[in-house]
Amino acid sequence: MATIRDVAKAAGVSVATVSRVLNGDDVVTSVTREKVEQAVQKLDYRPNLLGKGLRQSQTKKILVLLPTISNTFYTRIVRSMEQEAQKSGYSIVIGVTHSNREKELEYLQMLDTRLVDGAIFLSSEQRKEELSRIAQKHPIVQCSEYIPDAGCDTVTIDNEQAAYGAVLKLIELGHRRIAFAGSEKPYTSAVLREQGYRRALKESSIAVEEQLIIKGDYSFSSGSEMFERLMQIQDPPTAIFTIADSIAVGMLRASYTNEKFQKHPVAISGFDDTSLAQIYVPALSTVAQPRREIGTLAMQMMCSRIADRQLPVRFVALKHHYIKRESTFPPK
Amino acid sequence: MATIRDVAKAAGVSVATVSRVLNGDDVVTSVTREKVEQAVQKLDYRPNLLGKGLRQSQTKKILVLLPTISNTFYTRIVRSMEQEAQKSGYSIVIGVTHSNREKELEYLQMLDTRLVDGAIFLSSEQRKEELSRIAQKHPIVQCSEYIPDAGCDTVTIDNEQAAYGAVLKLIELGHRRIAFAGSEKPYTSAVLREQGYRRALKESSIAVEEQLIIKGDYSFSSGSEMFERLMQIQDPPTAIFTIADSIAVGMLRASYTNEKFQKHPVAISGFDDTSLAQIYVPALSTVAQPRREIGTLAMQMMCSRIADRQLPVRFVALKHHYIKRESTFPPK
DNA sequence: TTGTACGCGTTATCAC
DNA sequence: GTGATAACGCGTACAA
Repeated sequence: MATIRDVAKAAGVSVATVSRVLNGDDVVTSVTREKVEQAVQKLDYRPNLLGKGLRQSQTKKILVLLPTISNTFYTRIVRSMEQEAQKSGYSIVIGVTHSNREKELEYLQMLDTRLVDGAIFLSSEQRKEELSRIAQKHPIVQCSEYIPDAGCDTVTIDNEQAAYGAVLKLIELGHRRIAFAGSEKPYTSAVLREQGYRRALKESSIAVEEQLIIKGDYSFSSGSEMFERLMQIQDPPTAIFTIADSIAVGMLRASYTNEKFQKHPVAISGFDDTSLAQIYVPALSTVAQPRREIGTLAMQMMCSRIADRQLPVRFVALKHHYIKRESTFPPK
Repeated sequence: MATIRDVAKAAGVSVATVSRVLNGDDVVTSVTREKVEQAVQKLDYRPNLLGKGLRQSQTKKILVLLPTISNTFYTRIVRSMEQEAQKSGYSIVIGVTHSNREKELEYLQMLDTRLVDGAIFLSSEQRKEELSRIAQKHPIVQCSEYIPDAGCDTVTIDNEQAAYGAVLKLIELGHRRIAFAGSEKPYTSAVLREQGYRRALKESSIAVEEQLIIKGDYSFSSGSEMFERLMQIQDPPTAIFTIADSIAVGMLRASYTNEKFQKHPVAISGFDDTSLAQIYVPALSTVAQPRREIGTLAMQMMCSRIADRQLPVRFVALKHHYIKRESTFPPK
C-alpha cells in the first residue's frame, strides 16, 4: 500500500504538503493541491490510521459494548448512536461481551491500546470500583443498564417509576394477585423494577407475597420455567409483571403449550417494547424506552466527555411510556 | 499512560529488554525479567497497539460486518467466530452496515487504515467487481450470504437444495398450491431459494404460477403485507414457503389478525431457525443452518488466509437440515 | 544477555 | 506557501 511518502514523491512535493492537503489546510495553493490530489488518486492512497492515531492519540472510533446481539432492544439504540457519532466525525465498532466479565475487560483493552477513543456500555459485569477506575482513565458512558455511582456519565430511564406505572395498570384492570418475574443477577434495572413493583402494591394496599416474586435469566426458556413455577402455587396469580419482553414471551408460550391455562389466561406485562412485542400473539403490553433519544444522548455525552475530560459526571433519566396491547386484561 | 520507555527506566533496563520480556523472548535472564515485570505491574503499563501495529502491520483484530443486529440468526455465528478467533490470538469487532453500501465501504476503510487485519461479510451490498477488488488487497471471507465468484473465500449452505427440500415437505403433506415469498433485492440466497422452489414444483409436476411468487423485504410487516396480497388471489395458496423466519412470522401474525383465515389456516414454512421459530405460536417449521460450524469455518478461513495470501480461493457449502414444527400441516 | 539506533506512517513545529 | 525534521510507541537488526 502506498504511503504518504509515495504520494509526495509522485506529486513532487514534501510529505508535509501532502499532509496539509489531506487535512484541508488552506494555505496550500490550488496548483499544488491539484498535483497532490492527482497523486493520491493515482496511487489510491489511504492514510494509515495507525500512524495518524499514534501521532494524534486518537482514532475517532467509539467502542459500543453489548451483552448480546440477540436482543432487538439494542438495534435502534445502536443505530442512533451511529448517526450521532457521525456528526462529530466518529464511527462505532461493537464488541459483544456475552455478559462475561473477562470478555468485557478484553474489549476494554482497546482503550488502553488506543484502538478506540471511548467505550459505551449497554450493560456491564464490572464492579462499581473497577468501572470507576476505568472511567478515571478513559471516556466511559453507561447507556440504559447501569451501575450506580460508578463515576461515569449515564443515560437511562426511571426504572422504578416505569415498573410502578406498569404494575399500576394491572391493578387498575382489577388484578390483586400480581406476580413479579425478575432477574437472578442483581442488575440495577431489575432491582429498581422490583422496587417499583413493591411500591405499586403497597400504595394500593395489596400485601406483597414473597412467593409471587420469582427470578431467572432473560431467556425465553427461563420465562417459560418461571411461568410453570408460578402456576404451581396453590392460589396462582392472575397477572404477571415481567422485567423483559423475552421473559414475557416465554411465559405466553408456556401458557399456550399448557392447555390448562388456555381457558383462564393470565395477564402478562413485558418490558422494553422489542420487535417481538407487537408481532407476538397475543401482542404484548409493555414499557417502551425512548431508544432513539437514549442512543443519541449517550453518544453526545461521549463526544463531550472526550472533548473535556474535566466535565462533571452526568446522570440523565429519560421518559418512558407504557404501551397497552393484548396480553393484559381484567382477571377472569 | 506509561510507555515502554517509562517501564525501561523504572526497571533500569533498555526498551529492547522490556519489549523482549513483553513478547516472551526467552533470552532474557529471569532476574531482568522479574525486574521488568515488576515495573510493568507498578506502572500498570499496556503496550500501545497503534505503535505495535504500525511496526508489525497487524492489529490482531477481525472486522465482522453485519447487515443488522436485529436478526438473531447471527448470534451464534458471531459467537463461534469469536471462539475460533481467540485460538489464534485474534479478537473480533462488529460493524453494522444496515445494508447500506456507503456504510459498508466506511467500515472497510478500517482495512485500508490498518485498524483491522481482515473482514468477514455476513452479507454485502457491493458489486462483484468491487468486492473482488477489495479481496485482492485484503483478507475477505463471505459467510452465509454471499456474492458468487467474487474471488473470496466463502462458507455457506446449498440454498437451492435447502429450499427444494423444504418445498418438497409441503408437497408431501399434500399441498399443490404453494406460494413463494422472497426478497425484492436479488440476494444470492434468495435467488437460489427461488430456484429450489421452482425445481421442487416442476419435479412434482406442479405448474409454477407466477402470481404465487411474491417479493418484499425481510421485515415482519413485509411478511404481513405479502400474506394479505396472497390471500387476495382468487384461488389462494394452501401453503407458503418463505425465505426467512421473520417473513413467516409476519405472515402468521397477519393470519391471526384476520379472522377470515383462522378457520382455514395456511401452512407456512420459514428459513433460518431463529430463536423466534420455536417460541412463536404456532412454532415455525423451518430450515436450520449449522450456525456454529459456519462461524467457526469462516474464521478458520480468515486466519489461514491471513497466514497465506496466496492460498487458492475456497468455497464450502455446509449441511443444513429441516425442522418440522407446528406451522406446516396438510391442506384443510 | 543486553543496549543502541533505526524505521513503521503520520502530524506539527519550525525554518525558509 | 512550502520543506526538512522531530516526535508518537513499538520491535528488531546489529553491535557490544
